[in-house]
Amino acid sequence: MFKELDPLLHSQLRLAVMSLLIGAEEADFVFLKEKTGATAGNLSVQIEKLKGAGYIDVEKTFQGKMPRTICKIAPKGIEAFNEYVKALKSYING
Amino acid sequence: MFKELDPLLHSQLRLAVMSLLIGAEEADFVFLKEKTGATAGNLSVQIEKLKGAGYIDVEKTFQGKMPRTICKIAPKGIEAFNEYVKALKSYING
DNA sequence: GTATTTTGGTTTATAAAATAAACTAGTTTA
DNA sequence: TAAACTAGTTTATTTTATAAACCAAAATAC
Repeated sequence: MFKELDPLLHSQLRLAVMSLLIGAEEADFVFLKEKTGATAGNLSVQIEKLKGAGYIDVEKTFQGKMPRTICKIAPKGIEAFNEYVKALKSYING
Repeated sequence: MFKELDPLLHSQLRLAVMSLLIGAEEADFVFLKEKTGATAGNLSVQIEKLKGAGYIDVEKTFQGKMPRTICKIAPKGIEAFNEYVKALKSYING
């Protein structure tokens, strides 16, 4: 009847981050912050969770002297996202 | 970019209840409990929230001697559900 | 008849999550 | 060299979801 909704993706901010990363393949912290409108603290926490689940890869680098955190979608993340979308459909179509 | 996801609907159990009520126009507590697999306590709380928001109407009746709680979708609930689905699409399609 | 289980819930307590506020460390600008 | 800004992290608070405990009535078993 109803499929389980992956709780890691069933969160507005994490879903937005995943959506951006699926589309972009690479995005930094500042970009994600601007596009999602999230606060830095909230974004930091949610990125950490997605990373912990293996849904994204996070690389901390420097751009000149400034720190730069780059996020990329991981294969496991793509899979989870697709599953999530499929599960959602069990709620919103018939 | 990303639309707000109505927090009242962005919950697995409440979404399942709404989905059932949209399809059925009327369902009782026991039916909703069976279809969603929720515990009675959780379902009771979530029904109360949907009712409080005006998304559903709840009528407590008796069937013979046994209590029976009947839920129906309200116009405001249909609207909110459609909005929610539209908002979701901003996350899952490009 | 009276004790036990079942039905149909509600209320209360606990665990987990989201979010914001406060903080850190370094950088640039004035 | 002080003030303000960048790019975050950590910690605390609020909200939510969920489960566990409870309640009242009815049905069943003894």
